[in-house]
Amino acid sequence: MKHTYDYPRPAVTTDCVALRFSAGHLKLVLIQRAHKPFKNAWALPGGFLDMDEDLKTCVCRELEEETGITNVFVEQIKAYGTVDRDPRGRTVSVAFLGLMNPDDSQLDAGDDASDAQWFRIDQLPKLAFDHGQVIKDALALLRTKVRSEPIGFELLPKKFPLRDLQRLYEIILDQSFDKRNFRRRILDLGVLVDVGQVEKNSKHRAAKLYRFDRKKYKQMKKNEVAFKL
Amino acid sequence: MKHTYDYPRPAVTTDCVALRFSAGHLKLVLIQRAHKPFKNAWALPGGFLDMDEDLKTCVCRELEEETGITNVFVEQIKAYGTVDRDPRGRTVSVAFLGLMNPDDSQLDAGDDASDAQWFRIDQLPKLAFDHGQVIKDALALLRTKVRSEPIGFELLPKKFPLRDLQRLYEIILDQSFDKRNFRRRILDLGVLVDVGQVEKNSKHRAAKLYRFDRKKYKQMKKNEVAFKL
DNA sequence: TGAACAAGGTGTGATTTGCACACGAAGTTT
DNA sequence: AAACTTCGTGTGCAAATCACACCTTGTTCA
Repeated sequence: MKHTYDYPRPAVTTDCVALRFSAGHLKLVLIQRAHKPFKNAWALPGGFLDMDEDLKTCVCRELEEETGITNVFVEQIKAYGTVDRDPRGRTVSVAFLGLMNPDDSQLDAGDDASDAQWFRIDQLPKLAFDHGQVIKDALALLRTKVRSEPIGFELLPKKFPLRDLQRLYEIILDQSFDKRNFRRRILDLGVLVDVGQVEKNSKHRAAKLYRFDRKKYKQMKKNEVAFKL
Repeated sequence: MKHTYDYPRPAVTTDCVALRFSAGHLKLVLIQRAHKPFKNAWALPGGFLDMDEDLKTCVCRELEEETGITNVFVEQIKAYGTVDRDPRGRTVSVAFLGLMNPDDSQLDAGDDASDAQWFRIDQLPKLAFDHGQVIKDALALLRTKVRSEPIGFELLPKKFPLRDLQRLYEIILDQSFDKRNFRRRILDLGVLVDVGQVEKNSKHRAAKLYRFDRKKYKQMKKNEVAFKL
């Protein structure tokens, strides 16, 4: 069955820069291309928009179909639509940043049944299309947002020690923080609660676990108090 | 001539939130709809993406065609693609923020040959489609960007008194600043130069004129000095 | 022509915020 | 029990931010 229009239309796709914080590094899932343009290069997961789904729905569906990953926090980056971005024909792609929590450790060292693999963001392979630029923009967005919104927590398990939170921020922002100042600043925001447990299996003194309290955050916003790192 | 594809495709459009700073207010250009969906409501200028133009080219072209406005600084907001945003059929629209400088006072009190009109952003009429949300997002983007990048100057003439710059920031950010602190902060950034002239036609003591120096700004960025209001 | 008016332009001290910094406590290993 | 590793905590100094008032300049109008 064909679909016909009075004027030509570009294809609309979504792409996802899906990030995961693991072993002290930010990692990104990519898919190796098997076919013609950019054959063997690596590309962001993504695909065509269906007529009955929203952009967010589309990017989540494609991510699951291509990598098995579900349960991702997604946020739009922007649309990419230069004329020649795909040699096969005109496409406009809406890119999303996806953050997942390492609990569900779906596909870690590379589900080798699939052609999806995780790469450290500082060790990326050759990329297809304009995906290198998309990834740059995604990381820039992450850096900006993480300073003014509590999206860092999307990359951590529900319960986490402050050490991990600090390491995550250090990785994302590529700078180091003084431990005492970092802890004070984060705790003074008043959006973390001590869950009254400590980590298990630690080789040394066990750290207390905290969780992010979304209700306290909302209240904080209502009171016009800023989340500023 | 018809255009046929194997799978259905949404139409791709661009929309522009074109702002102008005039008489102490931010104003936005809108077009009154003459036809069916949202008849008589007001809509953002915009239209269909041609196959041989980039998104930015498209939004500038549509803005010129519908309002006569040229020479606009544009920056992408994001793509809007909910399934039911246009009752006539599936469309994905990429929205842009457009900032223009009041020198070229093209179409001020409403070029009445056209159906385009300027509205104060705090006095908007009934809006078509999801354009109310788009405008909200545009203003939020403007507020964010204006704090960390020198885009405010896009809304002023080349030469301007510091008073006008302060008023602009106060309007955009919806807060007032102490005159002395504001002037110190802006001048200490080192990106403004005194052009050695004063305003004409002022009813009282004439203010000195300044201009934004893009070269100094670039150098400032290179030296990793931040532009922070 | 000078008095009244309106807006322009300038500096200081008080408060707050940010930053650097070190050590005892807890738990594990040998 | 000694050695090791990581956890968790408070203070003082420097820098940045904020609040604040008056004289200057130019115009208008009596």
